[in-house]
This record gives sequence, structure tokens and C-alpha cells, in this order.
Amino acid sequence: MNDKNKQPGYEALLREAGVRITRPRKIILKILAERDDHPDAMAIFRRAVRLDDSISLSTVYRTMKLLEDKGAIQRHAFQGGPSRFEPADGDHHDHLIDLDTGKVIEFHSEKIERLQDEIAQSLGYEIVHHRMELYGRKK
Amino acid sequence: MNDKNKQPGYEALLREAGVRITRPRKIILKILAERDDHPDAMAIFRRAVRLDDSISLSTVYRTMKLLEDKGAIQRHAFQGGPSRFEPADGDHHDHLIDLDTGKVIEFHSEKIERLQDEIAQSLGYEIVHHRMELYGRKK
DNA sequence: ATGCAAATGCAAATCGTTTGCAACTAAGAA
DNA sequence: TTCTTAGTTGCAAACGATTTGCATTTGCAT
Repeated sequence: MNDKNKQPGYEALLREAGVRITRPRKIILKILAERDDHPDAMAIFRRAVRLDDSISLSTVYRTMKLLEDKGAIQRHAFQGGPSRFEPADGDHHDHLIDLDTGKVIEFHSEKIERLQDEIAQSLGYEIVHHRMELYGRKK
Repeated sequence: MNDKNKQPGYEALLREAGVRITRPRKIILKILAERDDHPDAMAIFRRAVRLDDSISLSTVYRTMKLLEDKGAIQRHAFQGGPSRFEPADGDHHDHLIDLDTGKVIEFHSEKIERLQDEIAQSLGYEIVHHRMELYGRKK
């Protein structure tokens, strides 16, 4: 019934992992939970400052690295630009980036994944992770 | 029979495109033609200095950009690191990066390409280019 | 040869990101 | 609750990759 605590969120899990839940981290987690895009560090910083203008950009960077290490978020380095982030909700997917708007569309193809495995296999490798991005424009 | 001029190379084509063939550019083109790896700008610079120690790093960067614009080379931005280059010999391929050695293995899958097109299609997009990298380790 | 726009080397600037350090704070102990 | 202290912060400076301004040089068409 506590509507302030809508989601268990990552806080509990992070605390579990020995991570201190500080004010900046709370704010960044909140931003990540509410975002529906793929913001970069600067975008997250700007949103954070609106909630607490004492937050620093380095803390954003440090927190993103921490969350990445803990597996709470995923980092994407698209075409040239800065790293962009999204919560790692378990489900793997790839990205289609709209060249005109920068918008990111998520998709998943089990068939392609399987082919990738086959290829790596045949080259004597085991895939640790992969990256597949389609850059295109609406028609 | 002229063994000094093994390949026509890009010089002629670039000249055609109104690009001046300067000493630094000659050297960089030579390095690219002879390379069998995927060097970054610094690596190219180091190789270039051995042939002419007056070459500057900025010229390497400027030349890479020029060659990229002219379609003579392709730029790859792998996982974090600096851009790495390879001649654009027409044939498209993707990359498998060895996480332990950084070595790059090229491969191509017509099947995957086709699936990518289908996916973009179904999302209402037209692919301009794509990027697919597998990161793995030998087993 | 001559002239001039294009290309160069150098140093300084830029961008995204990381880091050293002194001040601050979360959270377990007392 | 206050105490304690290792973990965390903000700030500014450092960083690595890349770009840029500018005065000087150089291809190459004449």
C-alpha cells in the first residue's frame, strides 16, 4: 500500500551486494527506473540535477560503472557517440537506431542468435557477448 | 612486370576524385595496403614514422577521415577502444574479436544479413548500415 | 618555373570519461 | 542514540582519442 515504494527496485539487491544506498544513487536509480529511452551520462546528470542540484557528473559516471559491474544496467556504445544506458531487465535484445532521430528501437531474433553461435562455434570460439546494431531510416 | 607497382592501389582513384597525392598520403596508403590487421590511428602513425619521421598524428587522423569519406577505408569502433581501420575492398563482413588477444577475425553470413533486413523491414525501416560484433574466447 | 588552393605540422582545444584528494555520510557497533 | 570508519562524494585536474586554428609548405595545373 505504500505508494512511495512502487517497486522493490534494485536498492535491495544492491544493498545485498554490499553497496551503500546513498542519496545520489537513489536518485540515479529512480531516473533509470522511470526512463523510457536510452540516456547517456550527461542526460542522466541533467535529470538528476533537477532532483538534487548538488549531484556531480563524476558521481553519475561512477554510479553507472558500479551498476554495470553489478549487472544492474547495460552500457551501449553506439556509433561514435557517448555510452548510453538502460536497466538490465534480464531480457537480451539488440538495437535499431534511427539515423534521423537517434531513437533506439529494441528487437530480438532468436534465429540470428543461433546463427551467431554456429559461426563462433565453427571458428573455434565461444561467444562471451555480442553487439548487433542496425542503423537505418524510416520508409 | 613492374614489381614496384604491385597494385594500382587507391592513388589513381583518389586523384580522380580530386584528392592530392601527397607524401604522407602515399605512405599511409602503402601502410594500409600492406597491413594484415586492423590498426588504429596510433598504430598507423607509428608505422608511418618509420618511413618518414616528419609525419604528424593529426595528418594520420585527417587522412583516415578523408579515406573514409571517399569510401576507401572502413572505420570500426570496437568495444571501448579507439577506431580501427581496414581498406574497404568491397566485400562486406562482420567481426569476431578475441577478448584475450584483441585479434579480429572476419566472417560473413548471408543468412544473418537477410534476417536483419527482414527485421528492419517489419519495423518499417530501411537499413543504411549495420554493425555486428561477436566478442569471445577460443575454446 | 610560378601561383595558389590544398595539405601539413604543431600546439592548443575539444569531448567523453576517469581520477586524486579532502570533506562528508551511510550504516554497523557500542 | 551517538560513535566510528570505510565507503562515497564533489571538485578540479588529468586523461586518451580526436579535432581544429594557424602559419608554413607543397602538389600540380598553368
